[in-house]
Amino acid sequence: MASDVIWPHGLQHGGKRPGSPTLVQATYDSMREDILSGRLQPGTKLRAEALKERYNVGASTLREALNLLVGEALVASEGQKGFRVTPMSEADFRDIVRVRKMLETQALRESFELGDDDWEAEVVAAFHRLSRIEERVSDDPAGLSGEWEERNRAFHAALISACPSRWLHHFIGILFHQSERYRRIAFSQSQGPVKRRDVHAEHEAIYEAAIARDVAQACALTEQHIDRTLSFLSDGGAFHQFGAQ
Amino acid sequence: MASDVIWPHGLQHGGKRPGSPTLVQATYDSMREDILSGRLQPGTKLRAEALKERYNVGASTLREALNLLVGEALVASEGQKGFRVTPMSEADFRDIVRVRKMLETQALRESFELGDDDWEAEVVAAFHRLSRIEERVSDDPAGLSGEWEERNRAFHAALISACPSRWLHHFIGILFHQSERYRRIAFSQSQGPVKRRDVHAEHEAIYEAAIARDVAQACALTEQHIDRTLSFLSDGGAFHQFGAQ
DNA sequence: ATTTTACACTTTTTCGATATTATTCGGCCA
DNA sequence: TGGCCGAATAATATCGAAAAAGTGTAAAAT
Repeated sequence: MASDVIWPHGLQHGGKRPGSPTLVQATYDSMREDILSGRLQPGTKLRAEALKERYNVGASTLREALNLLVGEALVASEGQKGFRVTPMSEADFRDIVRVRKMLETQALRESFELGDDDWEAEVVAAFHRLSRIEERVSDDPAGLSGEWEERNRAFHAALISACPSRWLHHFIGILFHQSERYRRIAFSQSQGPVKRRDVHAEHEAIYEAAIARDVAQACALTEQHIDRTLSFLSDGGAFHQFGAQ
Repeated sequence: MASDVIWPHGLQHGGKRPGSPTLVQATYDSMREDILSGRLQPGTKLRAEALKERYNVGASTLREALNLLVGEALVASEGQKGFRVTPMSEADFRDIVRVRKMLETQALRESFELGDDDWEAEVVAAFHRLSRIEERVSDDPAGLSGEWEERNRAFHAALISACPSRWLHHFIGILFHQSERYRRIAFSQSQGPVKRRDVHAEHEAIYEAAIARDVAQACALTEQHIDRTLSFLSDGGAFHQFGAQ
């Protein structure tokens, strides 16, 4: 049956695939987390020997994981010259933001149109979970950020979960991870006091528009929400680091 | 530099990547062609031994190619139970068509806005090449179809080539290949006299709208063009084969 | 008759070694 | 000095075999 198809990337499930305790998968997951977090910096050459040791795997297992990451554009393969972490640039991020706005608002429209009571309940639950951690996140930003990432992802996933388009979910998932990389790397490397941004208020506004089924409002707010990540990083001067490679 | 990044999939270059005469690439290309053409049927289990022999490669080379295809969603990986050719379904194709229309019209808008004289010249050239083969294609449909595929792809690529969004190109490329699989498989397996469809007229109309820089018209025609593939396959009863697996 | 268990067999996954290709470095010549 | 060729070195790409996991069958037990 077609519904059994395993989709390579997506926003539904949080990283782990249904049944796949293979070494390749584990390596892929660790490596992706290392790239997203910036532990493996943009543009870094990925030498086989070093990575084999780092992840405790053999040569082909490693390369398989690498090739999976190529599909998500987190790693670039360069002919016979090995792999490297996909470089980042301001232009790339602007592009991601533009396309992401388009896809996510479309998914939102379809989701609002088709979402039933169960969908609404999911959204309520996801927003609740996110709110709870956003109350506490100012106390312990470092310790809770991993969990916040997850609940933030879950909230955005819930909003569009009633959209039936597999392909929209697929592409949105890819772009979401890309954005996450920019956000996390820029955030961790920004020095000095960071101008606070009331993300929770933005989430709340989107949430209320969702419950009211106000499509236009929800789309507008979502676009702002995505845009603000860009101007936030841009204003914070986070893009300087991407100049040289 | 960011512009040196190699994008895994896309509509620009026709299959072959810049400099990559690696075995993995060759295997990936052959295998993709086999899937697109239907020689490897949807849902088929991909057994390592058989494929090693078929493509004359070792186990890890094969798996690397397989993992690359997973990124394009032409192959699905199932836990520890191997790989299989991604199944097809009418619902999936409808989804592809919907999303493709959205992305391609957006790319068209951006391309029209930014395209200069060089872009126009490219479009003219690509249309000319396509027209020439479409004149001859009724004589020898089988022999020329490969070349037609290529020129058709090139024409559509030229239309949107002035759109600067890498990500749009990336996603459009994936969906284009997916559509191609549906079209080719449905077409090759449809029996009996096929209702002829004047594809050339559709291309010509789009071409003229492009030269006139009539965005609205070009988008509308492109949507029709993409839609017609769907209704063409649907009317031809080509979807029956996707019921059972 | 149905479920359970054990076993043999098939297929996938993983590893380490080898072959191939890039890169670096030093000497040579203009 | 500066550029170019070729050997030495380093890194990647590929292979084939060993290990792990899944699958099916048939006898034993309920």
